[in-house]
Amino acid sequence: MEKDKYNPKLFENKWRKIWEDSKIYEVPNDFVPKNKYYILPQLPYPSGSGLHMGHSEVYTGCDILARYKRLRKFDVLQVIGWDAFGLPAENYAIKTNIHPRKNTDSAIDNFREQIKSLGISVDWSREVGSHNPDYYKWTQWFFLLMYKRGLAYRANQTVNWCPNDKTVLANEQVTEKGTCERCGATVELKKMKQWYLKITDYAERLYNDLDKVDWPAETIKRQRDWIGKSSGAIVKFKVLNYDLEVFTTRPDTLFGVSFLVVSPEHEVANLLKGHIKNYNEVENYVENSLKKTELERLQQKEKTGVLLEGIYGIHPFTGEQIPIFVADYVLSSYGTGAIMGVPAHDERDFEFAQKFNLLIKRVIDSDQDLPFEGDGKLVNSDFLNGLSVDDAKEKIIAELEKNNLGYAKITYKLRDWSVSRQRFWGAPIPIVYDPDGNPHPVKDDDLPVLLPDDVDFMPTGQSPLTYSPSFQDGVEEKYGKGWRREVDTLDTFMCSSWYYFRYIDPQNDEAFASQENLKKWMPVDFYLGGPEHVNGHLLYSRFFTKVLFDEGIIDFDEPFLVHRHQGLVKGPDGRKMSKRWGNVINPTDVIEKYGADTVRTYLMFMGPLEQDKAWNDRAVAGVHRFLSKVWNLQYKVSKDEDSQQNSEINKLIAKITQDMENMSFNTYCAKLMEFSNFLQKCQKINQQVWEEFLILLSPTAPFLSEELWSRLGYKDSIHTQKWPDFDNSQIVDEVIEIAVQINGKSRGIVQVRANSTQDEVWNEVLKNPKFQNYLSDKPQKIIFVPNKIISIVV
RNA sequence: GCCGGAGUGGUGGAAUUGGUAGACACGUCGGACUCAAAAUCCGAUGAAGGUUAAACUUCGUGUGGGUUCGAGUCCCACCUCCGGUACCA
Repeated sequence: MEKDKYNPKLFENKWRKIWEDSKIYEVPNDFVPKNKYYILPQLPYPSGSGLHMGHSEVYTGCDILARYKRLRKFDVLQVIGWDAFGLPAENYAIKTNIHPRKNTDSAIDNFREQIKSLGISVDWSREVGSHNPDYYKWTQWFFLLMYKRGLAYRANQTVNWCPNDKTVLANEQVTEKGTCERCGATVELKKMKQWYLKITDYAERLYNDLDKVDWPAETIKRQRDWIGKSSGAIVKFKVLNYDLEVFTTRPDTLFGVSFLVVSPEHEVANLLKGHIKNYNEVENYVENSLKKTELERLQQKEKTGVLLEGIYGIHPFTGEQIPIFVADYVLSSYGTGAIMGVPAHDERDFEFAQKFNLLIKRVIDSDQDLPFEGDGKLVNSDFLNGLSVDDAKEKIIAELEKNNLGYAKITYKLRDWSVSRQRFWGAPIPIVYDPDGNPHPVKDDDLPVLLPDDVDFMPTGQSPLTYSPSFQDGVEEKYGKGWRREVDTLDTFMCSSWYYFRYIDPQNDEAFASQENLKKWMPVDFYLGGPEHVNGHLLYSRFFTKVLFDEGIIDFDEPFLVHRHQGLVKGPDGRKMSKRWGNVINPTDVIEKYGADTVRTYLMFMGPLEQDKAWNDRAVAGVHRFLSKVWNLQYKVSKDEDSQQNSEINKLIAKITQDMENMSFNTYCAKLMEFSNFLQKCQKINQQVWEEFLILLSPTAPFLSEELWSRLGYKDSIHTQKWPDFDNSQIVDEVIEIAVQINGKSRGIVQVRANSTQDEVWNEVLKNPKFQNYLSDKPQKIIFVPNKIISIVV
């Protein structure tokens, strides 16, 4: 054979086509897996700028695992699709006046081509796009399922409004600075009639069931913080005939209450306005507060508020009259929108009490300054005196419940999910209104409610569908005179909350997926995605899954068993890749220069999958050099047996198998390099060793390994072979090195037979003159770890 | 402020969970090939000291202490950086 050089261009496209034509990565819809392994890379948004390095990292990571699991004879399902609805496509359409479907479809074509060129082994027959009617039919179906189960409702509530994108945003889409996650404009508050999903009904289960999944601990914690579970109590304070309910996590401090505060939105002031002497002043304050944006409220450092003169809350146990304030540091959206002020044991109440000169009464004994929020013995608290905080909580709740003055209560920070969007490029909400304006679900045969094409999608603040000439066609015939369709579209997070179910049965037009197929493949065994989705997509997906479980459609209630995050691939300058910094590395350019195998292997080699890492052009070249060396090794392959090579490859199999199971792909690559350095030094390479090495290499370098495999004369693909088992008996290590420590310091090594006894090693140490200097005294103690170390204390 | 995570050569990163710290790679230096350069190949490469050269010695995983025959790994205190979150009662 003539010795040619490694040139991936000569064979990568060839193999790509052969794999596609022979459908080796496809799984027929009726296939029944015995040993299923469902791998899910996160659903990409097909942006116009094409695949970036982050995508490449996700798909390569999943693909290495997929190829490994296939070689281990798992029935692997690996899939891809498109999160195709959404604002960027619509904004681009507005700019260019070209229909978003057109941009989106060409972006998808581009993505598909790029993913294929990376050699990602997905089953393309299962590709889905959320903007296709046969997909969003089922997004709408899910909405109706929620509606039927009482989980979708319409409410006139204050919503986050982006004045730039002219749409409502979910809480999850508003940054902590109070700006729009997409465009950065300052979000305004606006009252609108919106559709909501009652995710709060599932707060407790969403919180607890995180115990069931194998996710990064940090991710679980972040999601739990977002759900924000607090245990406490509702306490009722009588105000004339009105029961003012407050929520507190510290009912034990009830005897330290010196004031009550209600939020500006609270009903009590309005209900009892006849009794409030300074109602004008109160009304003024409330109006002013409501005018402020949430951001402005948060930014004000000083606490403000107004006393409701003339009314009092009656303390449930002491009967004292407690002053009531309205103040905007109390949020209407949490708890009951009213609190009891215990300035001695709460920092915020303390600040408020100081400003308004209110009584500060210590009820927890401690030598620390007030406000004191720690544990201690209760004092000045009647029947609670002497108890610890925890015991006092228990006791007071029992007393409250016994006397009907309050009750134990768990509260969550999680809010219901607002899903209405006043935009065009999304799935229409499948609701029709009767002439009185009451909502009704569309009839089953009305699905999908198609997104019309005749829309002027320029933003006006009204939903673009309002102006479609055809959107309301046929509605009156179907539902009756005066009936109209809902013109808002669904948040795109609804599309991505269930997509992993669709891959299972992508062509089904009777259901989003058949029960049979759901049983066969779900839940997802491995999900790789970004940490930015923790409090959005991941939470919503878990919610959807639990609703399906409650509906009896599936028999599991967590969609993603194992979940990991990929780290950020940063630019060579260490900054996040961005046009702004001019540090963007385009995967296609690197594939063009070095081939896909180099890009894949480099992305894995640069560091642990979950860690952020910076691109390094020189290191990429190093990976390419490694693959070239592997290429050249093929010319040394021979039939000659070699026991050392046998031994080494078996050690390699053992180590690499571990790395694969731990998803430690960087060390997997390093060990392949190490072994190729070893082969480099051999005169000849035993063919069986070479074949096993190629199989070990194939997950990260599918093209190169396939080409070299075929050059051995094989007609079937390397990717359908079996991962080699390691054979301990083949590992012959006649001589190994044992570290010698004397008085805790490493003083060198001795070479001994593997599995030597302590005496054998000790003799070897005594023979070596090098150690004699340190061993003039008699050893007091010898610690021996077989095959590792001998430690001598003199 | 609170809650997480992490600090290892010039750089990215390894260390079977307590057993020779720095695997693998980049960079750098030296050599081979070449008229020359690139590419490629071979060798060296934690720091300081030491010797003609070696041997060798000391220090070394953010800082300070501790446990242990032995600590990057375990314990205590602190520093720095990065994330998350923030009037959630």
